[in-house]
Amino acid sequence: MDKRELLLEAATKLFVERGLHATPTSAISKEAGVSAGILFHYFKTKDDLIDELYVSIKKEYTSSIMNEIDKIHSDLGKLRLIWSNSWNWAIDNNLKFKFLLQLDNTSCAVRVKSHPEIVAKFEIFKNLIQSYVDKELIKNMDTYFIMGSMFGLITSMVTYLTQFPEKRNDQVFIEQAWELFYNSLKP
Amino acid sequence: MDKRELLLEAATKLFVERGLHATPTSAISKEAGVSAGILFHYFKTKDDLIDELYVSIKKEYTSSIMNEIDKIHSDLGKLRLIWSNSWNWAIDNNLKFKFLLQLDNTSCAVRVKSHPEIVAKFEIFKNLIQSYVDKELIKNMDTYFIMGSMFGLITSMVTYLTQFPEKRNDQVFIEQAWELFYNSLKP
DNA sequence: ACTTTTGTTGAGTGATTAGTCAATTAAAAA
DNA sequence: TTTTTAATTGACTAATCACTCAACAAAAGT
Repeated sequence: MDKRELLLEAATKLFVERGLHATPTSAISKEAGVSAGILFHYFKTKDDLIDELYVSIKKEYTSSIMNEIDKIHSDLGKLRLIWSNSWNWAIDNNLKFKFLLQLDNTSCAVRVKSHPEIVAKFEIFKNLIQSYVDKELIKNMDTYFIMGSMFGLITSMVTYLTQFPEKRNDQVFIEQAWELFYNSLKP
Repeated sequence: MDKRELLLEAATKLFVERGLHATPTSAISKEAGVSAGILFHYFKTKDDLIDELYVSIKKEYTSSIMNEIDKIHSDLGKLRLIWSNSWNWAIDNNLKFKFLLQLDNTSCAVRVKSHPEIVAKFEIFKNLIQSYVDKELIKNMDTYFIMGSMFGLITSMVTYLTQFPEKRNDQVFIEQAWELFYNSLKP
């Protein structure tokens, strides 16, 4: 298997378990089952590895959010799909999601918080939300505030579902959670 | 001034700016304007300092949430006061709040995530929310989910207000934000 | 077959770090 | 005042870390 990929996977796991700076590069290469030196063949420095990992995971997340969005035609249906795409990806990729959370709450570490591809995906999402505001499907407030609130609710739902995984298949719970989400946005 | 307090303050600032493990104890003592050795007179190890800092800040935060709650008599009024106490403290003590966020998203570092005094305050809050559920003032869902959602919305509001501080005095914005918050909880 | 490029190893290096300690000063107790 | 205790210093140490490098192995190119 690709050693570069093995290193990124090992790094994700250890960074989430131990924290960024508490994880030596030697631990990463050991976890990946490769030699210590090879890490610096694929990544110039440890910080470069962190940057690349962050960008690749964020790209994956922002892509998954819009997954199959074109198959739905109603506005409300699209909003609900975005909502469920978000928490489903975050639960299916819990380590990666925790890594994002960890870095987004840190002013340090990631020098590349805005990557063109990520910014582009973010803009698409922002425009969609804005169009919903214009159509009076959701509250008329600053788009950044709306998006932040959406992300806050989704994050807390993911945290909850990680703690109580059985609720994920509880249709009553999912429906109530959606209502909580949508009621907060409704004008 | 008390050197112990100076060290805790300096640590909060540097931990938020650089991250836990990227901050040497020598940087903390330098920032506090004291000698390197004295840190280990007040705190047995660096981890002990982190633990004590976390507990003291969390205690401060959980206390502030219930501030002046007895002066209000209506249930809805109390809920709104808790809401505004939360984000007001978080903005007035932004470094401390960011430190809490940083640690709560980390599985490592803090060995003392449940301190009796904190747990007690949390229980009081949990019981209050449960009583609101019973009175049908808010949605009938698992209290942990409700509380998580509340915290998620408050956190995103704090993040937003930190970025756009002028909105803090915008009564229209505050009212809309409260509506967003309460609408999500309403049955 | 031969040459060049690319991938891989692990021992080694200089810098940095958490924590110690003997010595000095300040404060409190007697 | 004298004695005892507590606070404070900064040089020191053993351990750890990010990163290098000379050597070797495997592919790829000719």
